[in-house]
Amino acid sequence: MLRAKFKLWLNSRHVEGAFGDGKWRLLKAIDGENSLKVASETLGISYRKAWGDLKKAQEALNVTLVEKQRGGRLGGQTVLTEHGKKWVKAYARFRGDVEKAVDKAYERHIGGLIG
Amino acid sequence: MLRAKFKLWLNSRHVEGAFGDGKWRLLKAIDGENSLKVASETLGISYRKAWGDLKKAQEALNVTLVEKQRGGRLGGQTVLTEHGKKWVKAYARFRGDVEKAVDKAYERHIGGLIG
DNA sequence: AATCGTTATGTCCATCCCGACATATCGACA
DNA sequence: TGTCGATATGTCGGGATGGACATAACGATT
Repeated sequence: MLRAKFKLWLNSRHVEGAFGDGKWRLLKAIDGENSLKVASETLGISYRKAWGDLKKAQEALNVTLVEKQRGGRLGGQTVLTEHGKKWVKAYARFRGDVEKAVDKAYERHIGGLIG
Repeated sequence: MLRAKFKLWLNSRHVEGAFGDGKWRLLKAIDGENSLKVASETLGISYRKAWGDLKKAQEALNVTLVEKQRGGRLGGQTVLTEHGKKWVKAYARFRGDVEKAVDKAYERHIGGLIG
């Protein structure tokens, strides 16, 4: 009947939305596909947006999350760096903890209001 | 350098954003002013939006949060009902718990990545 | 050196949300 | 019964965000 929802993200000094669920999902998809193009298709977002998000995250965090390569018979590829993999795992734990806390807090404080 | 941010809200069966930070702040302001108009001015939002938010919350939660009155020398007034006051308090605790959890999870999982 | 599929990037357009206006309505009180 | 200030609603325009297109650039492989 009522559900608690949340959005979670990180701001850097000058960038709103430096990292968040969308970019996290993007990195995960890239890790599985080794391709920015395929990753964007898997997620159902435009390549244009995926590319922009990736660029934004890297610039804002000042970390190289992926290794990009152009050319060749296969056209190119995009793979996660070690830093990128660390970010995926760290954010997953971060988000997981928050999600649990939201559910618990909901039960504790809101659930009683409507039961 | 990096800051964790979050948005929190409640969805009802058919309504996205039935209740959240904005509507919570609105109820708090109404409680202090006993006026929807003054509350909206205090918050720096349009009366139109405040009115719409209030209506949306009440319809979505199916709870009477405020008692509205029109007419009279003072024009009218809007005061919180007991249910409204309970919601303000409950959401405050809900939000407070989540905020603490976000900070803690950030320290635990993200802080180390950039220290 | 010609190819080919991916990465790289600019730009215009649809859409959603909010702010700004514009009015209508109400009704206790003087 | 007229007044007055707040509540009640419709609507239009502007800013932000993402999608749809369009096109350039790249370079390992053949």
